[in-house]
Amino acid sequence: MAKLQKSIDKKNALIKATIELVNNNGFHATPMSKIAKMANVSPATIYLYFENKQDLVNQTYIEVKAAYTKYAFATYNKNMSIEDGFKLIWKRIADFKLKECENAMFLAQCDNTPMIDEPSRKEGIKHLQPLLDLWSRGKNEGVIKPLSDYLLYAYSINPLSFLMITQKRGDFQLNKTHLEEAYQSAWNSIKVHS
Amino acid sequence: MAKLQKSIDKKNALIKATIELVNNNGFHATPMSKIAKMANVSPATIYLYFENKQDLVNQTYIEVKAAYTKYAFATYNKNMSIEDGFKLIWKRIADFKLKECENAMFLAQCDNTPMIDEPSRKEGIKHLQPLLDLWSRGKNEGVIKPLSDYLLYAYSINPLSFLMITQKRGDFQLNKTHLEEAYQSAWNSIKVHS
DNA sequence: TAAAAAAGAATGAACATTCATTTTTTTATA
DNA sequence: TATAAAAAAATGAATGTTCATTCTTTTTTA
Repeated sequence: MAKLQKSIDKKNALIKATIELVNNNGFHATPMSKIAKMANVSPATIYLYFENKQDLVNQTYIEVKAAYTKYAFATYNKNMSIEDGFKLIWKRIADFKLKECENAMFLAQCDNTPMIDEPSRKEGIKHLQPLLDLWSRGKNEGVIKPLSDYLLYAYSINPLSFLMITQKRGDFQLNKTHLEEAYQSAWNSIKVHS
Repeated sequence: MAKLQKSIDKKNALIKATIELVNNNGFHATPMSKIAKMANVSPATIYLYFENKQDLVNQTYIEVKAAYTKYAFATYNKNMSIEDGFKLIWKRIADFKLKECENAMFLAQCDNTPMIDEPSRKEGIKHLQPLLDLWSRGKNEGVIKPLSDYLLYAYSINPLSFLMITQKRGDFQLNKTHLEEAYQSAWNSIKVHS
């Protein structure tokens, strides 16, 4: 196997281990030694790929955030109508949060704690730009309510995070009907009613 | 001062310090020694009031959750109409999350991490019962959509958590109009449209 | 003056990070 | 192509620090 590929594999194994262990135990209760063990690597090796523990978790966050938004926007293009575009993105986000639950849980934990440093958090936010652009276009066309992006996000996207967590905890089992319902609620909250 | 009162004061000081330090640094980065210092107490004294660090954070969680729901339901009574009752509770929750931001941040962090142990989390959920009862009544009367409580919560209450966090981070400044708007969005998402 | 509460210092374990070696890979040479 | 020297990557063990918790002594309260 090529040298580069092997490096990438090792880095990915470390990132994967970090996600799983931090999800289950929290940042404070996952020692580097355990991350190393789960990735089949010596603790010292981690420091060939990452500066320190903080850097490891920052990079993991950015990596996962990038994968998340890549998935969310994969089939979207700017020529779609506002409604179609939003529906597509919303459903892809829902998909990701439910299928790639481990990753989504990790993001939720990062977004609600001081685990990640501020620059990395800022970096992560940038990835959401296409959705903000869609909203901006929608507002101009009078299709989307003229509200702050934060409000639009709170009404339409954020509820998915809560559902994902309850789902993961086994409190509640989401099905297709729920999801369709949730989408309608989201769209209804942000669209201009004619 | 009476002995009992003094004990309570000390315990409260410890809880307050825990909230502030955990909010700013996360559970993993707040040593008992710092909590003790902030509460003007010896580290050893913490162990007169709490079994260990986990117990301290569990109790803090339950305490804050209780204060939160006490505030939320303070002026509510079961004879109100569904709509009035919901409006009242929603607005009190919003109030709490924005005014008692430190406390709300702490709850958000607990609810999105494995910081708290499962029994304490379960204990915390119980406090929300009056809202669930209101919804149950509303569903019976055909005023509230016949959806799982988790969905109702996701649509109507959860967006407030996100807004509180962006507010706290200084990303976005909520005003009265936003709040009224947000309430309408919440009610619209859960009420039966006639 | 006895009991309870609190304190500060001590203890020992856990952990992030580094160090000295070893193993693997690459490069240069025949 | 085969071999050996050099470089790079990886390792396990060591280091020094931090921290939760406990122990012994002192202070406060009854």
